[in-house]
Amino acid sequence: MDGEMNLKKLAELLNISISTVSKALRNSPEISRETKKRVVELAELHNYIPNSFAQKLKSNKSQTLGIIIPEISHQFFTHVLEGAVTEARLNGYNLTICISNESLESERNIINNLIRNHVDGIAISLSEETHQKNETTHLKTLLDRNIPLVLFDRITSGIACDTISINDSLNAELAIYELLNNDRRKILYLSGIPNTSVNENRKDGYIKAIRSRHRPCILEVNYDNFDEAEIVKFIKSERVDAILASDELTAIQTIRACKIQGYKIPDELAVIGFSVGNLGKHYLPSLSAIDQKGAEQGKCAIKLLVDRIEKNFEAEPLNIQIDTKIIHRESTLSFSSAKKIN
Amino acid sequence: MDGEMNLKKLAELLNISISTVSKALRNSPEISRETKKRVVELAELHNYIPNSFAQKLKSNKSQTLGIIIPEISHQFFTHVLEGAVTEARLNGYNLTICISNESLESERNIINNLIRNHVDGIAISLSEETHQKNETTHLKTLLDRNIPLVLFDRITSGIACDTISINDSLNAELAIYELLNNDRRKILYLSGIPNTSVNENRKDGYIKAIRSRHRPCILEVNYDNFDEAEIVKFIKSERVDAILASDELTAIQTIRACKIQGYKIPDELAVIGFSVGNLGKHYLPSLSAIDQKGAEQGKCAIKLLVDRIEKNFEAEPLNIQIDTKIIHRESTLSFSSAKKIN
DNA sequence: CTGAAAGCGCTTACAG
DNA sequence: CTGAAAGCGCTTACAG
Repeated sequence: MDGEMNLKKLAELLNISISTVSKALRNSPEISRETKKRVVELAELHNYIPNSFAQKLKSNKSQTLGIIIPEISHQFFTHVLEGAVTEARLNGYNLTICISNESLESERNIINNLIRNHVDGIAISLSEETHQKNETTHLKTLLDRNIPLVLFDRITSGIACDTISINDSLNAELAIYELLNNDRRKILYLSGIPNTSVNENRKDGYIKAIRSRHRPCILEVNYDNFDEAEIVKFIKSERVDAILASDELTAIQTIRACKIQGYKIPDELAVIGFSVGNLGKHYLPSLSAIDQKGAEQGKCAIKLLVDRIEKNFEAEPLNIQIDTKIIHRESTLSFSSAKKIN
Repeated sequence: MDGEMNLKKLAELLNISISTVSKALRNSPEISRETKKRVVELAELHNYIPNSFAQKLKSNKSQTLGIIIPEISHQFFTHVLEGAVTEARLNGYNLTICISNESLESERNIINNLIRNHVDGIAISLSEETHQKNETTHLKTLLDRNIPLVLFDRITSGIACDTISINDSLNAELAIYELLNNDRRKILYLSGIPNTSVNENRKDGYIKAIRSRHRPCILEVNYDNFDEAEIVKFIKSERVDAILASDELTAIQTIRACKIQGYKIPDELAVIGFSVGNLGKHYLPSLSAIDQKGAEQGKCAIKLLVDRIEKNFEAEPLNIQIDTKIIHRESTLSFSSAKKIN
């Protein structure tokens, strides 16, 4: 007997009906112990695996969730995936991982594909391009189809769905207060991720804190290409003595460039960055950083989806903010609250 | 009209047959221009998306490949994914990304799930547990079912399928010769990834090179918990003056620990690690490293699968080794061939 | 150019 | 306890 094994072939081999085989394999109470045994044994012998397309066509349920991240090279997003994968499995769902590469078109294609595959829900962190163009129609399609949608980290208020984030603005603010209280006078906000909601929020927090103490705002955006020489020159000329960086890589690249130019860190220049990854953790000096709670965001996103699917389909959108804090490490070590590196 | 749109409903609305609608949407030459136009317009109006389960049930083709990585926190594997995602799209395949978390059982479940979903081929880098237990029956299942299988990076010879890797042994050897030629006398091989094929190969290359010059082998394995104090003590007591590390994290953690103890790097201690990621790239000193060619491995794995599927189903297994080289950076900067940091 | 019909492999309400 | 039949939404060989 060649080709894939299926219920029909099993039924023929056993001389019973397809219905009985199907029920036996699903351990239905209708079927006799005896028959079940025969069926299961033959199925195992032939390594029978049910055709999921047929099953899903019948049930019209995929028991699958989709998660879309804008890129995979930031460790934050791998943390998100770890949390999401685990939580999905715990809840008995498959998880389809997709990467938009910061492209709106790609985001659209992925969403269409997920719809085509009847995912039960989608979690997404928006691409830069989507933010920039402030586009949401591809997301609204999901709501029209009653497919639960959760935005995480890079979110937008342009659509009525659940969101998950940390309080970027507040945490930026708190970071600045710490730096100010440590007598830092000229604090730079350095951004490596323009065109994202999180960057705007972090910048807002920075500005709020700086203004509240009547200090000068110093903002600098470095787009895709980090220019060491330029940044150091800027830091020197502005007599910057502390930096809040929008992301880990920008923070580390800046520390590196400054160290090479002889800056003592944190003595002459204190640095705090957003996001805790290996880069900052293992640097010398290790980077004080605001934990973006990647795993928690991923976990929470999946949990919310499952909740919508299984319970509160119609409830009001939730906007969840995950608690976080600054991890004090060596790049602000002179500070009172500095702790042992971890 | 509520619920999902489908061919039947479209046909009713248009007062034509389901067959005609189906053919019109697939742009069949059988159908008149006029009819096609009507059908397509109505379909778009209703945001009709065909049910892929039904399509796949008919065709029994998923046009989907699966890729299984053991973990997502090593940047090497995210590079693999980037290459694989791009190559899959180029070839018109979907790609299902799965993470085994170094667990054999998880690997088994993932493979069963992929079979159930009729993937056309699978690329996998084996989990530590799979290596340790030297288990291959779950892989053989795939061959039994004529599902193309490609192993990459963490491979095994225990199964007759295509493999992709870099020449770990040779590259370790070359790294050691460079260190020896630079007058390093006591070279340590430090491993943070026991129980993998790549570690064995790297160690073999190390041993071969060391022995060929009649030097003493110094091997040290640090399992999951890197113990700074212990490693530094070991390096001191053995008067180690160069290190080949099995992976980037181990290399960086060691550099960090030694720097804190006052070691001048590379003058007193030269370090080369396997794998090029952000960690090594942005460190001070930046890490000289052997490029594992993640993106190329991912790309090549997908290409091989597509080839098998579309052409050489029956050809002999291929064992491809991707060319690579040492990227010279600051942690071996005194070397002749040292180049500007990149 | 259009349509009726069979069939992909499953599940399940219903009959016996 | 077992089985015949309908149906999930599509595609396609065949008839007209």
